[in-house]
Formats: sequence, C-alpha cells, structure tokens
Amino acid sequence: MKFTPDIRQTRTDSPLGAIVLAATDEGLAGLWFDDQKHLPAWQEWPEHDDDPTLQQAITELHQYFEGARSGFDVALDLRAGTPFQQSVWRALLRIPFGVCTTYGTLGVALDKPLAVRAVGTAVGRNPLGIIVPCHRVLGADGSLTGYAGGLGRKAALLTLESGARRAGQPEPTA
Amino acid sequence: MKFTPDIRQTRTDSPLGAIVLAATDEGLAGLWFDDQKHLPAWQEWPEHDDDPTLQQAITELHQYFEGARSGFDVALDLRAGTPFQQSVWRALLRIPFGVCTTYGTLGVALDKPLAVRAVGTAVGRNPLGIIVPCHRVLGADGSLTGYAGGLGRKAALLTLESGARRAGQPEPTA
DNA sequence: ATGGGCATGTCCGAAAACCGCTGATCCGGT
DNA sequence: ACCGGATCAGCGGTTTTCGGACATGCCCAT
Repeated sequence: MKFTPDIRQTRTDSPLGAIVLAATDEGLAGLWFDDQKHLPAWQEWPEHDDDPTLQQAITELHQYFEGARSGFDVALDLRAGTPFQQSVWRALLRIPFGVCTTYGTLGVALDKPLAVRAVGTAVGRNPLGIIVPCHRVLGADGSLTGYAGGLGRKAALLTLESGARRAGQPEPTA
Repeated sequence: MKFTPDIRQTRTDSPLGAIVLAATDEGLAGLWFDDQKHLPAWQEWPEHDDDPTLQQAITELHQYFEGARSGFDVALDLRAGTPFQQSVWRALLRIPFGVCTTYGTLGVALDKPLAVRAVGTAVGRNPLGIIVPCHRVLGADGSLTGYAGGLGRKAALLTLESGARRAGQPEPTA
C-alpha cells in the first residue's frame, strides 16, 4: 500500500543517441540515454508526447546541443531520490556550465567530507542526465572515472561545454 | 523510480469503531479500523471527503451495519496485492453472507492445498476489511484464530450475519 | 490427546556486499 | 631523485541477501 506520484514518458533524439524523458505533475523527473546504466522500467509508463513539461525539456535539450543554451529552466522533480541523493543532486545543479569539480570537493560542500564514495554512487544514480550535470564531476586527479551513459558521452559533453572552461579548474585527462 | 496509482482517503464511524477508507480511480482500495494491525500510512494521503467511490462505500457500509445489506456493489481496486494475495482476496469475495469457511478449504479452492499457511498470512493482509469478508474464515476446528481488527470485532461481525448462517457450516467456538 | 515436523508466500529486520573515491605506500623505469 | 601506475585500506549510503515469523492443518510418534 504505497503511494508515488503519477508519471508519463516520451522519447527524443540527440547527437549522442536516443533519449527517454519522464515527468510528473511537479516537473521533469527523468532523462536517460536509452542504453545507459540504471535505467528504470520506463516502458511500463504511459506515453504523453504532448505533455508541456516534456515538451519544454526537449526544446531546451536541443538548444543545449546546438550550443544555444548553457542552463535549464524546466521545473524538476527529484522526489524519487533518498534525502542524501537529493542533496547530492542539488549540489550538482550548482556547478556552472563549463566548470568541473571532484567527488571529494562535492563531499566537502555537503559537509560530509568522508562520504566521498557514497557521493560517487549517488552521482551515478542521477536520474536527470545532462540537466543535472553529473558529467562535470571528475576524479581528484582529473580523470574521467565513470559515467552511466559511457565515458565517451561524458567526454563529448565536456568538449561541448569546453568553450567556457576556466583556468584553475580540474581538466579531463584521459 | 516506482509508479503506483493516485489515491485519496476519508474517515467514517461505525458501531465497531472509527474507520478509514481509501480509493483510487479504479475503485475502493482500502477499508481499515483506525486501530487495527497492518495499517498503511494513510495519514500521508490527500483527503477527499466527497469522492464518489468513498461516498458509496460509506453508504453501503452503514446499510450493512443496519442489517439492510448483505453484499457490496462498490467497485474494488485490489492491485496493491501480489498475484497470490489477489487470488486469495478474490476467493474471499465468493463466500456468501452469513457463511463460514476455513483456511484449508480456501487453499484447496485455490488449487494450492499445501499453501494453507500462506493463505493465512494473505487473509491477514486483506486491505478491505468487512467488504472482503476475511472475518468469515475460521480454523479447521471452528476456532476464531485471528483478526487484524481484534477477535472481538470478528465475533461481532459473525453475530451480525448469524441470521443467515446455515447448518453444516463451521461455527465459531470460542 | 499431545507434541513435533513439515509445506508456502510475504514481509521485516539485520548483516553483508557494493560502489562513478582518495590518499598513502610501493614498484620499476627514466 | 622524480614520476606514472598498481595496490590497499577505509570512508558511508544504498541495495541485496538471508533468516525468521506469521490469523494453518495434516501426519506420525509418543
């Protein structure tokens, strides 16, 4: 006897592959590459191609890939995560376009400097790829370390944003 | 990232104590005494006192307690249960007013004569007290054995229905 | 008659395993 | 000496696994 919010999904394309989007009445709840890790059972959800939230997300996503947008305005619904996960994801949202950080730095910012590894797994479970910029997190030595959509896509996203990268930030190495 | 249907709740009174009701758009999904065992977290659900399904359920319930009704017509939503549980609950619905059966008999009817004990726990998890007549199930020797709302209430319900009891059926002993 | 053993599906709590990490330590190769 | 790369322990949240406990009833041994 549980209760979770209503949800709907749709799909779109991107330069990096097919993408699945999901939304509740609170906002966008999911954005995944259709072949990435940790995919939910989105196929069981009702399809609403004309949902306003999903439409807005798709529009902003295309603008992002065209280089015409560096941040997202669509409302988000992060309720699916545990309190800790939500705090991590919200911290990710504070990383500016083109800037990179590390798992350790994130942990410090969350006031849990020792929970670095837990931060890692939480980042990996990010349900909102691209929009919640988990791709801007690197290892302490600047290595790519991992990405649910594959390291290739992570590198591609960083390249796309590289125009705005600043000195003093960690840079991808491999 | 799960998905369950929308739900709403309301409350009412009965000769046996305060009662909580819950409904989805499929039908009535729950009916509990507010102090019974296995209560869900209904307090977190939105309250809709004027929901048609809930209204109908309350009306029929009062008629039942007044002796003016021996069966229920309100639509039911049993999706909360596992397949096995649903089959048990549906079997309960086939027990006529005033008649009693046993856990063993139920198991046979379900073609799982050895799963008697599992039947017991499933009956105990019945989310629709009174309407799904789990109170009509006795031990093989006619003992009351158990009731989520308390044995007193089980006995009271059987007394209420006793006018229609027939010979050859197990009868409550203690 | 009384007591112990067994069969069955689910839930619940405890315990263990799993990770998109990091800094320290230890190598061999310049 | 200096550096890259490999190995290891230990951090903490979440997930998975596992062992009992149940609204029973039949059978077999005392």
